Amino acid sequence: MLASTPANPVFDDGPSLRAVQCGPGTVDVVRLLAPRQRVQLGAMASRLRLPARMVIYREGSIAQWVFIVASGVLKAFRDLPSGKRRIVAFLFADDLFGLSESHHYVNSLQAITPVKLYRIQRATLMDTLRRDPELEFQFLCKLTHELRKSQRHTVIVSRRDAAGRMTMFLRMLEQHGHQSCASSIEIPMSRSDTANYLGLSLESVSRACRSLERSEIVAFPDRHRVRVIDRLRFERLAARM
Amino acid sequence: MLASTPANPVFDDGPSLRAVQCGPGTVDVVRLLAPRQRVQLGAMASRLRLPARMVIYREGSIAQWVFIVASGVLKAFRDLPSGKRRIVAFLFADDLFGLSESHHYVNSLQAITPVKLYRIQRATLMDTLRRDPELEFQFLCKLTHELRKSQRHTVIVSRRDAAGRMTMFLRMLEQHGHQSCASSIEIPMSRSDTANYLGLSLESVSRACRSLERSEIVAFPDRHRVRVIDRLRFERLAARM
DNA sequence: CGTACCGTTGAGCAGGCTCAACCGCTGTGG
DNA sequence: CCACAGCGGTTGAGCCTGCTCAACGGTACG
Repeated sequence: MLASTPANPVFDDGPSLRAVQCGPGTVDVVRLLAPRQRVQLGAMASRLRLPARMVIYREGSIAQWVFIVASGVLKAFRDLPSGKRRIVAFLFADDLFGLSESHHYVNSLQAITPVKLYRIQRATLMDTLRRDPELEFQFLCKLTHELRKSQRHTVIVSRRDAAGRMTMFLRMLEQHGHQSCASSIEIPMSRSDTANYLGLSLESVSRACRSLERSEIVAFPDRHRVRVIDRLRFERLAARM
Repeated sequence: MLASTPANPVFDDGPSLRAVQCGPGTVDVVRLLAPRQRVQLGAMASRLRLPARMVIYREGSIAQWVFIVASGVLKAFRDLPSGKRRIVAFLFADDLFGLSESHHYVNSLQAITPVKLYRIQRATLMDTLRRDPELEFQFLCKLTHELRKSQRHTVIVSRRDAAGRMTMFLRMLEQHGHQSCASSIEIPMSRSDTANYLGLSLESVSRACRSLERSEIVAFPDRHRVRVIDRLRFERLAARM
């Protein structure tokens, strides 16, 4: 399980949003909000600590709240008519969720690890945004960033080979930069969640991992951690499609 | 290039944005902008008429402009390291494109049919949005809408069967409601663009179409038009996954 | 120690990809 | 006017890989 940092100042400074800036600037992912804006949002947010597996809301229910992740990992998914489930996104610290369509949530949301969330009344946030264009602009940047991420996800899923999808996924997790550990990537979600996100069967993910391990491209110290052994081949595999 | 068509009122009223409203309201796709806002945006936009196949911009180039589609169809794509190409979105009237990441376009954009576009200086638009929260809010809604569409695209691509993907794609085109013709759906793009978007080979798309036709679920009067014959089975096929 | 859950491994099948030939339309040049 | 090339699309044969079904393994927890 993901360690929940007991002494976490993040939860007190108010929410933050991670994204690449829209305008000129670095290509890096940065925290968008100014201290003033964080305090402002923090003032209207309630803080929630929720255990792993808890369902935050279900698709189709009335969208009363908007959420910002302070820490932890969540999954956003849709249940398909067949009863199958598709994970459309994983959410990490400084991610935003709960933006609705015509007043209803479009995805279901569930915690994977224990999470800390900021929760803001939808109407309150909307009113605030309508009065504070600078703040609203930050949300615009964040949404643009999410759109890119979703498009990248589509590109991953449209690959044919399981190992290639898995490699791109690991690279995504790595770039998400829980830079706590330089040499090893943390995989907070289960194999079946991973399979679901990648549009593969659980068995294919398992086989792809073994295959990557056998060819000595990566090593799995344990099931929630991976270390890249052969960076060159790793990158080539992620790129070649 | 800059000629505005007297015969086309769309091009004179100023740009518009299609999306489902974020807040309470209908679940239908509506035109977001108020007449005042359309005029305002129209005042800072130049009008372009571009022929089919024209490349508007290439991925990676400096993002100087933001565009809104007045009419026509375009494709947004990325070139992958292998030289293959993935279409990440088709764009129709009242769609927005050119939002950048750190000042560079992330996709390439090309016209499929002849198009009419509104083109606005990026910096000008940003300044305007920062001063007009109501207008900015409309862009926020539009982006949320695009994010949903991208997630739906991912769900389509993650299906296994070609016929199912094709059916969902046709349903998408239908809902896009060129409601000009109730009984038949227009398919503006080529088979190979379709294949590209669906993550299938050109041959698979072709076979899927023939298969749908043979089972008398749809009929293809010509290559750019399809009529749903058996609505029930059509919807079942689109839903079953 | 048994149960449950998640993950691994194996056998066989199915559907999509590749390669290749062919068709029909369009535009071009003689 | 015809011959030709080129492009987009169709069809067929065979391969490849991921899915399904099923059994087994390992770890946490009562």
